[in-house]
Amino acid sequence: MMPVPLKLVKPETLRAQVENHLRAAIVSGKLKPGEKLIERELCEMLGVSRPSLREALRKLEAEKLIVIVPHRGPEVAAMSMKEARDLYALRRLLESYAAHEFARLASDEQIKSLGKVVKRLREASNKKLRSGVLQAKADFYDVLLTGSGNALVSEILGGMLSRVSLLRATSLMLPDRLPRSVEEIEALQKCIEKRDAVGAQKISSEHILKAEAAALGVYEKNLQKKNLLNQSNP
Amino acid sequence: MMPVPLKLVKPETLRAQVENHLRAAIVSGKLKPGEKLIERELCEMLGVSRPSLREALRKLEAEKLIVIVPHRGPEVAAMSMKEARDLYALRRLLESYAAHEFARLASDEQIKSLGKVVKRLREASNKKLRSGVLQAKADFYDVLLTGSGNALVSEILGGMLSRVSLLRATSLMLPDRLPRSVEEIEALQKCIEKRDAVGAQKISSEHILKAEAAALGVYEKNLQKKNLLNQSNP
DNA sequence: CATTGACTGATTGTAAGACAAAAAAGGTAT
DNA sequence: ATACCTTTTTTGTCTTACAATCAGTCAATG
Repeated sequence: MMPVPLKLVKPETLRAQVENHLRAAIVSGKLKPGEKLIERELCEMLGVSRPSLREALRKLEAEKLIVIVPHRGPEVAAMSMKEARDLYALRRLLESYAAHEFARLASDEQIKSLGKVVKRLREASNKKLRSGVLQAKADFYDVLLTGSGNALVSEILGGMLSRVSLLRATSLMLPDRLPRSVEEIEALQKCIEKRDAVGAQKISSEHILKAEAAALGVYEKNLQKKNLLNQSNP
Repeated sequence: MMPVPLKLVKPETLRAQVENHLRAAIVSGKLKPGEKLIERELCEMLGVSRPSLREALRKLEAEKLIVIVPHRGPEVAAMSMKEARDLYALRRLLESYAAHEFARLASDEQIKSLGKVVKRLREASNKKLRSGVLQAKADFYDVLLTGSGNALVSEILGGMLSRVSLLRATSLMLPDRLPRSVEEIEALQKCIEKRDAVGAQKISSEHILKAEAAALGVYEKNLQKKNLLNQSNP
């Protein structure tokens, strides 16, 4: 008999909710990189006690979404150009590996799922639906990572993608980059359909390289702008 | 276990000391995989309060060195065969990348350092000095990761190596595997000396593949033995 | 005899209050 | 304006407390 997961969904522990809430706020940009966080304020805001909050902060610190300097408190992580480049280099390595493994051992259904998601991505892109693009992109990664068969890689890559959002300059958010990005993803999907693992790895790697060039170009300008502002408005 | 109060040193925060102490205990095997940890006991043992301890536990949980099931408490992480294989697959990918990058952009001094460390490893291996081998191996990784130029990769790979020690069956700890392992590392070092990045990547990748085969073979037997014991002695 | 079910004790989850220590902020004197 | 000192804020840590949940026990039931 199939195990039927009863919907006894017990509410998560409080600290897990706090953790998720803060993570979402950081990834979505409601809390901005470099912003200082104050424990007392967060406690009042979320209606939880300091121990619960602090435990959640430790988890986010381990994920590198926030930085905690002893005696100075937590702030939302900000990335230097070097860190951003390192992040993309690693992402390229892992994501192209995931593509390789997906092409090699995903089930036929998983490959079909990928096709559907890519189609949705294309449609959202044509309609210039920002939210639709982001959702389709998230789903794309979900299918890809699940089907790649290495839970560890999925997990680390997932964490890295959340940090990529700290850049606030993803290739899929740059209007003139989006169409080409979607084309590349379609090419990747076709390659996977043919079970061409090596080809998929190569396309994925090149795709991320291009995305990096586009994203980091914008990010560098943002950083410079911010530095100028900080000099005049400290 | 005997109480080990740690209160004297103050460069780090207390929770960081707790974290390091526990991490060392897990990595060194003083705390064994699957062992249940009880907050109160750990507090008394280390002489710290529950909040400090719990914050440290969250960090270790994020590192996957312990697992915390809500309302059941923390225990030292134990790895399934699948997880172990995933771990080695990822390690192979990252470590061979690090070798590639080291060969490509390490400074001449860093390459010299690597040569010295490998020499020490060879000597310790010849003398069958277990502690010397482990120390040289740790230093080897330190030089390699630092010189590879990607701090993110270093960090993630470092975390993975600490999890590899959860297996308690590293290739360098298997007597009949050690000599060959050292030879492979020497070959890698020579390749790096010649600045042959692609060759270094290949050797490193193959080296880890062999180490994996040796280590996981032993680990599988250990797992089966443990399962048998658990069936008779619940 | 095995299964069920309720009870008890242990352990974790969460809160609140307190205080020392460090950092940040602000003001004063040079 | 700079350097120094005081005040205020914020974090680091401990203590105590209690509710929620889990694990093991043991009797009742079929």
